[in-house]
Amino acid sequence: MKVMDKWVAEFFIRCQKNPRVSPTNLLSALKFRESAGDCSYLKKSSVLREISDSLIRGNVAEGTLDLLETLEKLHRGSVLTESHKFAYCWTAVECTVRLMWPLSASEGLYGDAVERIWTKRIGVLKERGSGLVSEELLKWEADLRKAVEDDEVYKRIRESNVRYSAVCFLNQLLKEQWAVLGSCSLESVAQRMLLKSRKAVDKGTRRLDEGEKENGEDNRDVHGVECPQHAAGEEEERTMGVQEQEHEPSLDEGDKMVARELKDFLLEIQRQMDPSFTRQLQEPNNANITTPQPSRRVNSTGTSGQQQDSASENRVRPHLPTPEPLNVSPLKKKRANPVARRIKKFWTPEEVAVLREGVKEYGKSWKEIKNANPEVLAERTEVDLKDKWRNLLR
DNA sequence: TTAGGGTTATTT
DNA sequence: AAATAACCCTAA
Repeated sequence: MKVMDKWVAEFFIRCQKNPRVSPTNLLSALKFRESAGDCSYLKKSSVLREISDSLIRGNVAEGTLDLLETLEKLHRGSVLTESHKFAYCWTAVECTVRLMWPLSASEGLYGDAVERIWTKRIGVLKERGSGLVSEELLKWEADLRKAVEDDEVYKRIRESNVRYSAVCFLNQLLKEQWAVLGSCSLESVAQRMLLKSRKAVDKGTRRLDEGEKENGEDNRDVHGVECPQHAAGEEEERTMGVQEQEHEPSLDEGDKMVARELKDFLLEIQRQMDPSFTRQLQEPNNANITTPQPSRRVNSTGTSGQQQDSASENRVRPHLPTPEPLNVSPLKKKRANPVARRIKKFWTPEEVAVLREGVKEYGKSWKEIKNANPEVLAERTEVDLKDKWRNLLR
């Protein structure tokens, strides 16, 4: 299963502000329903999201009970939290009590509800020894059954505000469960990137302030890749805060750093996907090999995403709105669909002058030239400098 | 990071 | 069609 699919699915499922994405549809479209094993966190997210959606709509119904039971199954074995039990209990009660609209138990659907929910549904739970059957639940069952016969008890229960308790417990459950899941994968990566880029920017400015003049080999250590969730989790809140406050100062430098990080990150993903792509290449019947040249060309077009539409994998991709096009494009290459390129921008006389000075001073150390003139050359990479110099020499 | 081969888009 | 400028990709 593709890592990227999971991450994106997770992101969309968790994004509460996107009413167009229904977790159920998304997961079944991606065929995640069957393979429970390796993506239970995805399913858990989806269930939590559905509970949350129905709460927002003011819906506490028997569908919520289904969700809570599914959630229990996803925990497989581990001990249920109190809030889970309470939420289930009070939701079940609410589902029954909402049918107490007539003045007497003998009228209306109350009796049916008790039968359906407490005899059948909860009966099944009892049979399989579910942890959801709490003492609280059993107490309520007794009361509700009594109410079928006894109009006094019926009236008393009818006037209590069960719904409020149910909503409170459900909210409590959601809060706890989301906390257990932690931040979602894409967010963690984004946070990690931000951290790294901030460190890099700090380092960069410090170097400039010192007006360094030694050899180019300073000890810049690159220890980023091997710090997954843990570090991100701890620094999370601080980073998010900083992200919002500090949007102006590091606009060009910082954003470019982040873009580069993102590029590395995408390359990493590409590497994960590569094996399957090369396997597909070996299959006969690939119409789009126009030039059967040896190694390089064939390989690169192969990895370039051409294969995405190959029917060899019959997985339906959901049609989600296309996000903003990325200017940095490691995944697409030569002949693939409209390649995302940076917008062509001519060199200003000032930039050229700075480049000329730089070459005079540092020689062909494009990196140093750029570091010496971060403002003027903010929009140029080292490679751009090299290319421009090549053009100037022609 | 850099050098060098290659592509894209625009102009001549 | 050739030339040019800016940009992209990859080996080392």
